[in-house]
Amino acid sequence: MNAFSTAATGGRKKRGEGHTRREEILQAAKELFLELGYEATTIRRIADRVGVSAPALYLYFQDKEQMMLALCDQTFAVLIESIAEIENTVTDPRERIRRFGEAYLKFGLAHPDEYKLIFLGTNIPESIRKLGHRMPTDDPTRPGIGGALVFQRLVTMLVEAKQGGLKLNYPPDTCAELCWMGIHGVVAALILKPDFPWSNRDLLGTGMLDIVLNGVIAAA
Amino acid sequence: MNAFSTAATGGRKKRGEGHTRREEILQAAKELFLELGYEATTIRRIADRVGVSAPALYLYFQDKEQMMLALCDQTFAVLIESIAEIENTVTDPRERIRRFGEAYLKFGLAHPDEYKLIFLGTNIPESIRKLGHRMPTDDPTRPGIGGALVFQRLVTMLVEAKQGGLKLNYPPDTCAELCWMGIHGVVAALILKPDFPWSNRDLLGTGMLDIVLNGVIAAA
DNA sequence: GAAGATAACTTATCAATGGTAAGTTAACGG
DNA sequence: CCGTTAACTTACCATTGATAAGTTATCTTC
Repeated sequence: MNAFSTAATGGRKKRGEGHTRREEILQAAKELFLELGYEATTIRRIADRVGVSAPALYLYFQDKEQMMLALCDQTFAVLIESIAEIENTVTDPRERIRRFGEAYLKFGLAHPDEYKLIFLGTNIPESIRKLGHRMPTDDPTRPGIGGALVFQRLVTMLVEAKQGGLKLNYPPDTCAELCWMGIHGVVAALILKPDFPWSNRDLLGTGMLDIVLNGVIAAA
Repeated sequence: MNAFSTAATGGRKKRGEGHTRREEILQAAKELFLELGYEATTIRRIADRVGVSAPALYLYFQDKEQMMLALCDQTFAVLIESIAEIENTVTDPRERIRRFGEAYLKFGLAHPDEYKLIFLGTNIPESIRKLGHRMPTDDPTRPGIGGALVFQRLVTMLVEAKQGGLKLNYPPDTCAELCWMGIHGVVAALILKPDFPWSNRDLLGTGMLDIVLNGVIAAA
């Protein structure tokens, strides 16, 4: 532990305690990814913050990418949980979808970096870029599956809405895709262009929710 | 010119002919950016294809980024032109906006890499990431301004639509932002997740256009 | 047509990156 | 005490974007 390392955690771990080192690495990586972004966060920087040598990280992660994947899963679990709560407490199908959109918006704006990496990554490794649309039949224990799970919930909501008697203007999966694309468009824009003088951020969120709901669900 | 270099262009340029080398570099860079993406395209690869040494590129461009900027401008000029044609030939305001959206969609899907770099870049240098939302008052000769110019046209269309008597559900700039976000959401999704089993790509485009137009312009 | 000036280049080199190979140290079980 | 092995380190590699400094060919001027 030297005085210049932000979170150095002392010397060598005892036998069997390697997993605590792994968590220290994840914590440091998370901080740095959020501070600097994926590319600017180097293996050496993470290692410095943890207080170990750079190659030590490879004892716990296959590569830099796997660190990010583990972190994304942690974060998306929060969103998945809040969606589950909506499903358990809100019965009206239209209101469910709206609440989903609100939760999604809130999540995206609260976790812009994880959102970027899962849903907006363009110059990051292929295996990360594909996470957002991985099929729900994929192994759910595989890291980075969160994005696809979230989308799958929306599809289910639309299917159930139709079964519940709502009239949809498009097939349920198309409706889900359109809803997601609209909301995603708002999140993506606000995240990617934070300095743009948006007319009214709140109105963009609620407005888009109104627009896609009205566009997808036929008037009663 | 050696037989292994795809587009090597012979020896040293004569005095005053440096600009032709610059164009050769741009051409090679364009090919490689499209083949490999921004990150995977290295200075050395570009130089190899042109048939010069790597540092020679720095005679014509400040850095790798400036090459991409020059290319983005070239491409966006095509979209700007097609929008200008719509403005000149389509008078009905609602139809204008729809045609704008169609042109925008078509452009995005036809030039996914340029689109990614201007509107979706996340791990590319800051100066590129900001291009999409640069203010229209910025110097339009500055490289990479295309994205902002396009958006500005949409705002103008909405303002004129309101002046023309159409009733808008939100302020014109908010309407423009919502329209753009919806369409952008479709383009971004189709570009970023090309392998996802989208229900119906054409329907997503036309559907989103219907949805945002209906959502933004009040029924007659 | 020789002499400079300089545009157009090259070679050599830099620090930083992600990642690997191979060795070292410390903790535990017997 | 001793061997095994988890937990690490040092040394290194190829590749990256970029720079410094030198070289060569072409044009202008006398």
